[in-house]
Amino acid sequence: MGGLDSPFPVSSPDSKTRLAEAVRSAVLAAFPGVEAPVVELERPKKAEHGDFATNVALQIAKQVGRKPREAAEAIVAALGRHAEISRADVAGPGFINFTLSRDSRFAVVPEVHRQATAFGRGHAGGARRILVEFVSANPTGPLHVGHGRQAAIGDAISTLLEWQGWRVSREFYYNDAGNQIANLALSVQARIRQARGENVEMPRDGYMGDYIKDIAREYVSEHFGDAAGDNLEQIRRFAVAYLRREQDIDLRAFGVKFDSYFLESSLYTDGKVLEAVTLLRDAGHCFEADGALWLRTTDFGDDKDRVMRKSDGTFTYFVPDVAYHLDKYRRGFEQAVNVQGADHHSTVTRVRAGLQALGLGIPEGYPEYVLHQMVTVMKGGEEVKISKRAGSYVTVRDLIDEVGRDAVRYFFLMRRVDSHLVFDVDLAKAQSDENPVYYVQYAHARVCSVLREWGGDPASLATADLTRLGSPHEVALAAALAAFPELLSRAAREFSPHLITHYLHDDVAARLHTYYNAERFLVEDEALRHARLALVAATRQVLANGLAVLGVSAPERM
RNA sequence: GCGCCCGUAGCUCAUCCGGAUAGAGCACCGGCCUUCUAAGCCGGGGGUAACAGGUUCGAAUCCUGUCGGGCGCGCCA
Repeated sequence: MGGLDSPFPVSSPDSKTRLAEAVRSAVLAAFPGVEAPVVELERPKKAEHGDFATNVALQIAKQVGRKPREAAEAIVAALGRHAEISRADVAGPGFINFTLSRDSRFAVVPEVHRQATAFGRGHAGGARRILVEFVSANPTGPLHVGHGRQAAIGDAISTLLEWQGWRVSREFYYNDAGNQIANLALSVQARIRQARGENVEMPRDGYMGDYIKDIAREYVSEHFGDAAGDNLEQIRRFAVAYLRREQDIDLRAFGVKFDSYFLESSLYTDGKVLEAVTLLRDAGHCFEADGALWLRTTDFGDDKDRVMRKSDGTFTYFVPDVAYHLDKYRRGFEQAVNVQGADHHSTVTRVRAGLQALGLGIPEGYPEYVLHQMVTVMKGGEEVKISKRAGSYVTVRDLIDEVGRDAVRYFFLMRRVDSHLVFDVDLAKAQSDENPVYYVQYAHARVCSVLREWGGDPASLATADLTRLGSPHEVALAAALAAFPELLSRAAREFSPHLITHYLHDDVAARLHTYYNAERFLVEDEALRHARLALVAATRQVLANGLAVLGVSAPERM
């Protein structure tokens, strides 16, 4: 997983980049001829470390033969006066901590008001096209919780990329052509015959969930007659259509919309599988052995070669996979991201190897993979493993019905994708501060409530005079708002929506609640009131924007 | 056996492109509602970052090894 790079430099420099350039100049002035590193400015975790800090002195100390703190002093001296900096202190082993001027600290507030729902957007994508494939469930049963995690992650990553200026397409790939579908048809057929009173057994590895009986019942009522169980192909089409429709309803309940649905079967009917085989053959990486056709994927980093065409003449799933990704590339998506369960990690090397073997100049890291770990559902202190409807697993529908869409989305996004996720149903349902999603939504509703109580024109806050702000709570809140754009940029670059959940909870909502308890906003003093409302209204906007990226609603009252 | 992911407070987890005294929430103890939403806030105790080495001015973070857990190793998808 390499992440995405920006082809463009940052355009409109904000105070952070201006400061970084000034520091760089100071380094060069203090130490002529030094091989100056890139000046990284970070936002310190502790307020006493100022608004920005840099370790540049520590990095060059050895090179210039000075103690880090001395180098830092020299850089500070060379920096001179800077309009946006109220002070620059050398601290710790040699950090330089910058404290911004009051105006610079609160400049973010009118900026948020000005950009409103666009605050936090970037342009790293440069209008390039990217395809995000996720969920991609077989139409053989209801969506399970793993699909739910994938839906939440895929949708959030898509939105994040849109916010960074990518032209994103969300695609759902249906594996509707393999053995599992044949097995589905046989399972439904068996249920139809059982319903007719025939003594038939379910197929080995058949689908045992109750939904198969539902499909059989529907099928019989639509195709009434003695021959109802005989037309296997018709049953297959019916069952696939039925389950696709049902999955679609679940996804709609989850608020996820796809731009396109791609059927694996179309790769066969459109000749794309055969074409891929021909291309791979012509490229010279195939060989025949044991009655099968193989691809020498070991030439491209795989640990063993892979069968393309089995000895029975049919293709392994791997061939349509390669054909599918070739198709993505040809459709003009110069980047592609696949969100899948970690149990598919073995396909990564294989698919990329297949694409390389085509010799068409497709980039080596194409497509990108975001592999997420498993989901465990806990309720009443015990793991829940089954649902009646699906049989051997818990459905995403169960979760949505029980705790609501917002909580499901948020909970699926709280954890790093590569760590195991424990979904605590009782916690997700709790209407209390223990529940992170309510804590964040409540912060949003609280500001809305204050603004309602105030009753003034929110537009007037955009130009509020902020000179009365400056308390530690206010500085901390403004700093959190200012960090939002770079937070989104990083989350998009690293495909890590969980960063946003932690930011909204710890940095924004918590600071807002603290501020709320420390100060009254609707004070007599009009200038002070206006300034504070401008700050909390900007906070509301950032909460709303962050939640929007996550696909979680921002309620005006709770 | 091989490959990938994980191992941080009693619990659930952040931090991981190397930085300052490793942070939140829950649980536990003590405070705060005549005040804009107490669904909230403030304070307190609690850590050998699995373990052992290495690189570095500096390691939870990077590298190597060991141990423990998950997933995958098919002419299934």
